[in-house]
Amino acid sequence: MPKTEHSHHPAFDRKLALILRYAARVFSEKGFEGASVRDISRASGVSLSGLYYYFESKQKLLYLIQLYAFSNIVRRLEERLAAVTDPVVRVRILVRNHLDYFLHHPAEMKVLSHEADELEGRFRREIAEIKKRYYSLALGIFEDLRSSGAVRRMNPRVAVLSLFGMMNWIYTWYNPKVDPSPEAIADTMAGIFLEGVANGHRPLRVSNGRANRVAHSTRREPEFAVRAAS
Amino acid sequence: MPKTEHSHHPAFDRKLALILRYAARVFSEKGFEGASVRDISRASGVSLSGLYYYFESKQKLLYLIQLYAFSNIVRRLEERLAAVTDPVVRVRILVRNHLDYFLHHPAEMKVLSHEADELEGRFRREIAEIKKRYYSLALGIFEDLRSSGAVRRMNPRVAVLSLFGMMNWIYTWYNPKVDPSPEAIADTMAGIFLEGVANGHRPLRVSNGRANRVAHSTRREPEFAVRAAS
DNA sequence: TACATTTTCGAACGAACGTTCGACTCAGGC
DNA sequence: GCCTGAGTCGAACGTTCGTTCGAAAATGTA
Repeated sequence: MPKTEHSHHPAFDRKLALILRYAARVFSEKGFEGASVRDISRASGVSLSGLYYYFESKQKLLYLIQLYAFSNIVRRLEERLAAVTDPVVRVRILVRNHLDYFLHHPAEMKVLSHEADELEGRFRREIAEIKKRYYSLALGIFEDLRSSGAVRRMNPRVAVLSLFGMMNWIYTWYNPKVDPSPEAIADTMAGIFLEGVANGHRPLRVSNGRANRVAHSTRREPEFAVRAAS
Repeated sequence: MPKTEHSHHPAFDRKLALILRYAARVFSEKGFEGASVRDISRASGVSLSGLYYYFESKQKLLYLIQLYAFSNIVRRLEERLAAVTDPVVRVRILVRNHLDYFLHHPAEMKVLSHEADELEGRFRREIAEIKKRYYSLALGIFEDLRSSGAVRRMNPRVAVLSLFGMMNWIYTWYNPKVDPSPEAIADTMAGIFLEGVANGHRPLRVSNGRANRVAHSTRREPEFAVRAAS
């Protein structure tokens, strides 16, 4: 019984993950509507009808790609935030985590950013829920930053969505041959955002030192290692 | 002789402009690939084959939408910049102009931001050229700002593209029922960017617009004189 | 009126689309 | 040897796609 939700042989899951990687690449190159299942067949080497043994529709394929990518980003972020309370550092971790994943998974990044509106029905609702959780997490961090007295008067929704705009738009221009490293870009964007929302009453480039000794240095957090996909 | 490049009866141009508006709306709702010419036929009330009297291909339709929208944005910007030399004010004008057009033309905004990669061949090259001119203009303003000594060390490409990210990503979240006015959002984003790139050695909060030194005769040839739609 | 030009559209074209179906191969367990 | 289920695929289904074409309608000109 294939195509059910859980409990396949490991070989099944492994091949599905392989297909998802090829599909993400095809979707990122031709767009979800512009890419055909035949394109994915050609790219993955699996026959057209053979693909449907692993997923039941093109929509589900997109759903799975977005689900896995989003889940990875949110899970990693929550892990990295667990030990940090300083809102300034938490913002830096958010930006770093986001761009770290994006720039090391360019195909998934583009599918997440560019094909966010293609899902329908249940698939759409589930992805929207994860996305909202992610946004709320970021908004909470920003509100903490504001509570600490370091942010000037501004609409928090506009501020946080501006930050996401900076980070997500990168799929349209990032070129590893020309642009700085993911870490450097993350530092630049986090700097623009943090200084950009600051009220100038206290320095924001340094942790404001609450009951929190983690990551007292603003510059080099321990390197965020990226594991292989899946 | 229809469908040639120039010199039609005014009625032809008027109806083409009408079709372009309906097409922009359809493209913004279903995406370029996801929308069919039959959808545009239904939305505009013109028969399927009747549409092809006004444009020769679906690609050309997208090209015309992007060309007119981009030309308008760049032309308006150059007009508004002509009398201003202060780099800080010039940045504010850039942001205001961009968001002003975007938020008052939501369909065209989404087509510009989301369907930038769908054109091919000559169409693609021509739009890319306008876009590059727009980006270079923004980069020039940023370099002026930097020359004035107000910007801290950072990669100018990353900075300017971060600003465009803030502005362009808005098509994914802007809701006129919930969000502030276009002008307020523009001020917030310009503020985040200007404070965000500042080095803190001098105040960047400058009175808006007027009472500015004029000069700097950057003459503008009206090569992109496109009629204002809407 | 009669003619020429501009504008419209129904019908159809071939191509490509997502998906299905039944037959096939190939293991591993009896 | 035979059975079962997982995995694979060629062929085809019905639908929709962008585009074309010739003829009809509408409009302008004398």
